[in-house]
Amino acid sequence: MPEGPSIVILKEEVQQFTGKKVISVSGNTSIDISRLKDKTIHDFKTWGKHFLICFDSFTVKIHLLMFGTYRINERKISQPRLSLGFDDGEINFYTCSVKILEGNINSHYDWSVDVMNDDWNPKKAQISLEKMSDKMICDVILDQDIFSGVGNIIKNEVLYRCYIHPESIVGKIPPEEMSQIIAECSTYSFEFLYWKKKFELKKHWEAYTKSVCLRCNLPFHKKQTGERKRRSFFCTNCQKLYT
DNA sequence: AGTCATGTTGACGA
DNA sequence: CTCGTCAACATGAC
Repeated sequence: MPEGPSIVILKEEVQQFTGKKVISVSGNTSIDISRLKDKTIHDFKTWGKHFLICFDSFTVKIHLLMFGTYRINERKISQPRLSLGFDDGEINFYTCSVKILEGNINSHYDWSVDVMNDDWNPKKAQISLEKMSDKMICDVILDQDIFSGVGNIIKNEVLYRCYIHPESIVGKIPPEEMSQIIAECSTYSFEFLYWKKKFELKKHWEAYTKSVCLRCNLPFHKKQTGERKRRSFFCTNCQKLYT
């Protein structure tokens, strides 16, 4: 379900509850959520794949992981992990991770590493990558402390667009191409957002789950790559391997 | 019908 | 203590 852009969509969908008071709380999460009752939500934020419900002195962090879902003003049959009721609606989260972050939310997150944040700082990503020069690009691109919000779909699409083999070693990729990869992580995320809103995301995949290269028509390679062993789809003819 | 995956954390052993 | 590996979570697409 979620890479960064999907969480941005979630944030947009709950805007009707900004400034609203939580009048009922329930759910099968193990953490103490009773403290949310009668509190007012002053903001919804996202940091990569984290969805943040901000109250005055603490924040509820929701992570949908692989299978998490939510419903707004609707319910599924299964029990919600967290359900927030308002005087004119409700939000229900299922099979997700729920945690509380105390104090000011800004003390918990560096917004400049989130590829969809207004404060996204590509220069900072470049500096972080210089310290990881012996890693494979397919691993570092999924590092949430560098490219918060980027997931395995975005990884595959960005590397295909940039003509870079996923097993390329970061330190061996020319700076110009490295900059392009960094920029594309943010650019592609916004295109992902645009297409997902139109329910036509899959139609625009050029690498993820593909079996043939649309550029040269040769068969794609599918392989679990890097330390993370996540699926990579790539064309060894069009994507350059730097080792 | 069985397999597999858009993700992350924490436990455990070496 | 650190590193590496793996289980756990649990839904739905194909």
